[in-house]
Amino acid sequence: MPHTMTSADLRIHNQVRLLRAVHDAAEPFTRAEAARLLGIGRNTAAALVGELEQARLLHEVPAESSGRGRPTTLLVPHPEGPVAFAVDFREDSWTLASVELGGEVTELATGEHDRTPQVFPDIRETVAQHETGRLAVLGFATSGPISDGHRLHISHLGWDQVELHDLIGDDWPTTVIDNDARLAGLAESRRGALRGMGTAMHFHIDFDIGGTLLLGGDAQRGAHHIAGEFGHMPLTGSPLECMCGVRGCWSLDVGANALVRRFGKEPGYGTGRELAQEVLRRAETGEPEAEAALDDNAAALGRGLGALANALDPEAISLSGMGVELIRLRRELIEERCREGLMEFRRDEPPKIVPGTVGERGPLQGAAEIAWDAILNAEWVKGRLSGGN
Amino acid sequence: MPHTMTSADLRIHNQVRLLRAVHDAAEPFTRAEAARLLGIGRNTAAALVGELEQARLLHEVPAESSGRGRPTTLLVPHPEGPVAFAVDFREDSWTLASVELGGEVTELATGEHDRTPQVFPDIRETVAQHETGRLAVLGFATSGPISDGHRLHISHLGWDQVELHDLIGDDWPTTVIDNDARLAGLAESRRGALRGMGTAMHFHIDFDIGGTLLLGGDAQRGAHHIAGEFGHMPLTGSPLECMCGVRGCWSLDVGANALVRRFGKEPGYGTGRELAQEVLRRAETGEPEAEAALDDNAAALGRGLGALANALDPEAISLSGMGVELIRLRRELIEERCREGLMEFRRDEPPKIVPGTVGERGPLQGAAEIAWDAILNAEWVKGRLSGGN
DNA sequence: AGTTTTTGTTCCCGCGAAGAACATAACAGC
DNA sequence: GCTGTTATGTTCTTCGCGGGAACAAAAACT
Repeated sequence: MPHTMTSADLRIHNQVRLLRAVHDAAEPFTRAEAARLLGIGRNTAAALVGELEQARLLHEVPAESSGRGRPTTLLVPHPEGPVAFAVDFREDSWTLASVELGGEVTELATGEHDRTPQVFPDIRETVAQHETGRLAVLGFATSGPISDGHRLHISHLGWDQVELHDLIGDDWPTTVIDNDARLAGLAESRRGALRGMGTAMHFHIDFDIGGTLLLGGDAQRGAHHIAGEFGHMPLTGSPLECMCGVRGCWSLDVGANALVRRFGKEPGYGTGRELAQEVLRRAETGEPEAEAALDDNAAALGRGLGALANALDPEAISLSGMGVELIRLRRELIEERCREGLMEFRRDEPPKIVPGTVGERGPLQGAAEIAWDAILNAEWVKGRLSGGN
Repeated sequence: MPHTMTSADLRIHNQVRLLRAVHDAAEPFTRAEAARLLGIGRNTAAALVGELEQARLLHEVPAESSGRGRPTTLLVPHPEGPVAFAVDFREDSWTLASVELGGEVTELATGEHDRTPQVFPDIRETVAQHETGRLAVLGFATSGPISDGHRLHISHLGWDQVELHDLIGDDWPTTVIDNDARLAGLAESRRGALRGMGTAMHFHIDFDIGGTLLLGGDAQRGAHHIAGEFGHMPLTGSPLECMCGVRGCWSLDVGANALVRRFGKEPGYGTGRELAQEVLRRAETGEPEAEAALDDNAAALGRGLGALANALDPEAISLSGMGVELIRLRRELIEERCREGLMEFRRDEPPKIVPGTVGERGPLQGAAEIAWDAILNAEWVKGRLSGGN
């Protein structure tokens, strides 16, 4: 059964709805607008906001008047209210940021790491340095699948079946973690190119393809939290064997891997990415072999997207990482191949294929979203309201 | 914004929760159990049930006592309460059934049709004959994709872009419609092999493969209601061109189509299915060519399921139609190929591959589910409570 | 300066669920 | 067969929430 509901829970329920609305809104809105949005009276809105202000969860600032009527206030995050910390953990570096209610990101620190779990105490220390009593929850983005939300498999670091708890120990703040590609998709869905769409998809193209299906503003996670390995479906008929242990993966034909392999190099995460960038540059300047490599890459991308659109019927598909470059350089080819992969009856409404607008910050922003998701619920807000501070 | 919530709506909200619980339960439960289930007091439960009894939505019957304590009552659908009608519309026949709250199906009538829309008045007339004033909503299951929930494409009947409204006219009861494969999956998810699973998939294997992703007891429908064409992804590298207009579809290697083609016949819907059945029989008796055909079919099925499991991470996958036979005859081969298609790190938790338990009635049962879904909401229940009757 | 428009504020009301106390009807043990 | 135990039904009071009406306030328009 879902949420119990008693008259006493009603207040909290509406307060959570209000906080969620503030968090999700593209622009701040006024108290009167909030009342209309939630379908409640102005008096009730005043009561809700008043308590939330006391709990330092919302703050009211005078709104610049727009037309007639008594001036009202804008609902903004409380300057002393809780914040989420977000960590984007990459292959050789990490970024820590603080994120307000509403999603505003403030970068706090960055660091490098030696690809061993020894980096976690470093991050923990940095978190502690920036902790000002406002930290409520921490969201963590990392590459690779994360089974059941706590067991990491980061193949390019050689981490296999690493338990999250073994990494962070007991003294971390409340921590939620997810895959970077999924979080980038979540960020696009909440605040980027996919905002407001009921069904959409996002793919991050790097060496590999990771992605996620986005439904009603949330990411599909699967039974074991390891959904999203769309790159490991055999969508383009590659005869090669993939690092993942399967033959024919889509990832073998799309992304930096395919570009690099074409030029006889092994896919490595340092120099490999540079080489891929160079291939793209050379394709732009018209070098035939690079152009052909790029064409093949884009065509394979489009073919796969068409196949996935048949199955999942997204309204739009956003891309990040190398996908942005692919759209910039070969939009038509991608769309054509996608169209060819679509069943005939759906070719008049193909999915829009767009570059992500959140950009490089996708995983960080997405980590902040799951962090806020973890606390924007009745239980936490209730504790916050009653428990003082 | 989701549902507004005022103290006046609370009663209705809890009544809807109660009705939903009764509808979804595998076995009837007592009023006291309902109170515990919903997290409300016995007094409140009595009030809720009392009003629902008045509105002829629930009925209380004495429960056989189990152990000590004052005897209580079982909550069952009201004998004069609303029912949903469900229609399973197949290639050359249709079935009409009446479905109680709780999902009990009573078959009312069947008919044949000549593959023209002329059959719809027939069905309408049959509905009218069986209408006893209890009919509240009608759910319709048909093959083929249904764009935006009202535009049908039934290729094997030659119906292209047919508007639902043009078929049923204005004098039908409130009608909801969906694809048969998706509805079969929904039925498995609500009342069959996939019950209680957060993420699962279902595939109906006939000439084609249709399926659906099931999330939290509901089917994923996509942006245009035409998700689920998993059979038209190129998962097995077929070089052939598909009827859908794409090359390499999975459906070309799995299901009756592939069996029939192997024996030099064109896939037709009448004799073709019989031939496919015969091939299965001959494979069972050990005829080598039939066995090879069956092996290929099962292998292709397994390969595709593995690929899909990588992307969507279902807890289990249920099959209907020819899939049931394939599991019975070649379970190990399917599972082996599925395993080989799984990324290595997930091979210790492969998706369970199971035959559907709802069986042939899947589309009908699923149609009833979407019909009930359409009325088990605050608005309808509210009207039912106040509007007399 | 008066009017219009929009929002904030106050007060009272209805309603739904909780909780306590009590009633009821079975079973279990002797 | 009587009594205690257990689970449920019933009644009554209380509390809190949101709605609505009436009024106040602060801007813009005329």
